[in-house]
Amino acid sequence: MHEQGRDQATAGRVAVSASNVRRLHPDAATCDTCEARGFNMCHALSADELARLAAIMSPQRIEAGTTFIEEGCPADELFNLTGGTVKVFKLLADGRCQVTGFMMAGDFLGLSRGGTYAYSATAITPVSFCRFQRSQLRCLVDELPKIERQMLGLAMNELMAAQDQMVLLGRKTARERIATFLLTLSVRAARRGQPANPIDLPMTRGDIADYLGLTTETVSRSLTQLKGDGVISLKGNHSATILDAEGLAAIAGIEDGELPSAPDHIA
Amino acid sequence: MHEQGRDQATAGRVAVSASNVRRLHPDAATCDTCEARGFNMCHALSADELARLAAIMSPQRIEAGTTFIEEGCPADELFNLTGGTVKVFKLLADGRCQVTGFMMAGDFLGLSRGGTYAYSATAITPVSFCRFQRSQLRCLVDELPKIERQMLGLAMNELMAAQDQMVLLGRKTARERIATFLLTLSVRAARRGQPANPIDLPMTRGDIADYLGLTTETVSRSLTQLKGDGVISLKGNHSATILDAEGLAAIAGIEDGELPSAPDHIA
DNA sequence: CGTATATTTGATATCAATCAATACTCGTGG
DNA sequence: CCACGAGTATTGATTGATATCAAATATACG
Repeated sequence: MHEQGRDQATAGRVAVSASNVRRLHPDAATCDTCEARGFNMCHALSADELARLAAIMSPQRIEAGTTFIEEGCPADELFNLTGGTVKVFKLLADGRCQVTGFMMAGDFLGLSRGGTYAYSATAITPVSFCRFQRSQLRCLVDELPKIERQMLGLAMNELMAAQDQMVLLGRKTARERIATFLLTLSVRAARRGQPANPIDLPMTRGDIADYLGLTTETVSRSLTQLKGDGVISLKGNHSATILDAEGLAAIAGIEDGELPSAPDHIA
Repeated sequence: MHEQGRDQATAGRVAVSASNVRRLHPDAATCDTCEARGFNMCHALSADELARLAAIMSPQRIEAGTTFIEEGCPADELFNLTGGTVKVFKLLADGRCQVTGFMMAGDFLGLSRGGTYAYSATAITPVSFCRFQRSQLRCLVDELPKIERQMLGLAMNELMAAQDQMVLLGRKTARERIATFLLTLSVRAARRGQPANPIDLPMTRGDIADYLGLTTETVSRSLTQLKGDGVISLKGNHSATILDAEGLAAIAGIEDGELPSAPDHIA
């Protein structure tokens, strides 16, 4: 599959061998696998505090296609992604699927309600993450309130993204949804220090459809239309290039500051 | 308007005169206006801590129709609702509106991005809330991590609601959306110690439409249809009674635990 | 009790879904 | 290196759910 090597690329500045990654480092003063990128739980902790976090953390990799969180199952573990892309989704009884987000390095997974996971999560590329026992993290958090602050920031970030997505799902046309999606992915990549263009699309058209509340066919038609309008070009199934960012933003119905940016600290 | 007196009812156990409410109580050991109901920022603080919170808090009431938060304006203040109902919404450039939530007592408002509010908020009934200066709350939070924990709980709660709403907006039919909406309001009322039936609908059909990604006409038709099916009855424009909860849940596509409940503490 | 506003109901239009082939990708194996 | 084939994506024809446009009622407040 085309995902080969993606995870390496995502790993960015921190070069860790696979064997290294699998081992636990209770004494490590920093959390290499977690610390590397962006908004992250380890951020802003002292060396000593990081060591305590590292002690309860277990790095791991999984291959593309693995569903590692299942909605409704006991939510004993939490995950902090360090590489790769995950689709987070909820299913209706008849199989209708809504993808609530594509998660990448720095994102946090494992939201639970009544002791069970609130959603399912499947790796769409090879994925690496730090795994925590919820019970252990809860203890540590009591002593290190900074972790809670960090998690509040992550939760607010996600909440704002969710609100933007509600606008998209409730009020935007198919064309606007696709334009918004491409711009958002591009900005997100840039924020994570990767090129904003071309845009990497690890997910299938069906995944995009399930995220945007459309069908595979409509996603395909809308992309083709945007290509015809000259605002994007497509290469293979998993790459898109923005040719006219301003035009794409106009189609997306985005004025200026609506693209993902960090929330302010207290709410 | 029919909203007269609603706020009194919502205020529940804590009877405070209007003049009382407008005054600041720096020495109060408890925060009467805030503490009363449900999931709330003041919850779980000691008397001393509550006093410190009360010192930076300013209770206030506003009348129905008042827009007290405007998307894009400087986000200097935060609000903790203590009574009434607020619609939170985002607008597209051409005027399309998406209501991202109806907020009630205990809910927290004021999410900001880059120093400006991420959404607008309008009172749809008379509303009472506690108002905080963001800068002051930020200072207090540094000393009282419990507040941050409380806010994390609120944020996770909202995040789960937002994810459920994404499923609704992306994948449910008009009929399913209305059924889900009614059940959710009913459960929310029950959780706040109010009767689950009949359901109070302070918002207009247009507000409901903007929340569910539909039009006023479709909301009306779907309600009429559910009434025809005998699962609900309607009285006036602002009250609905569930006649067949099981039938309504079946239409909503809800299996069991999908209705709003508290999140578990750590994610 | 009357009026402005909100809601319901009806007729038609439209965007996206569905049903149905066809073409392309990309990993595999010759 | 190229040909194969399973999965994926595109394209086409048609349907259908909901939006839109247009009255007719109902509500609720003065």
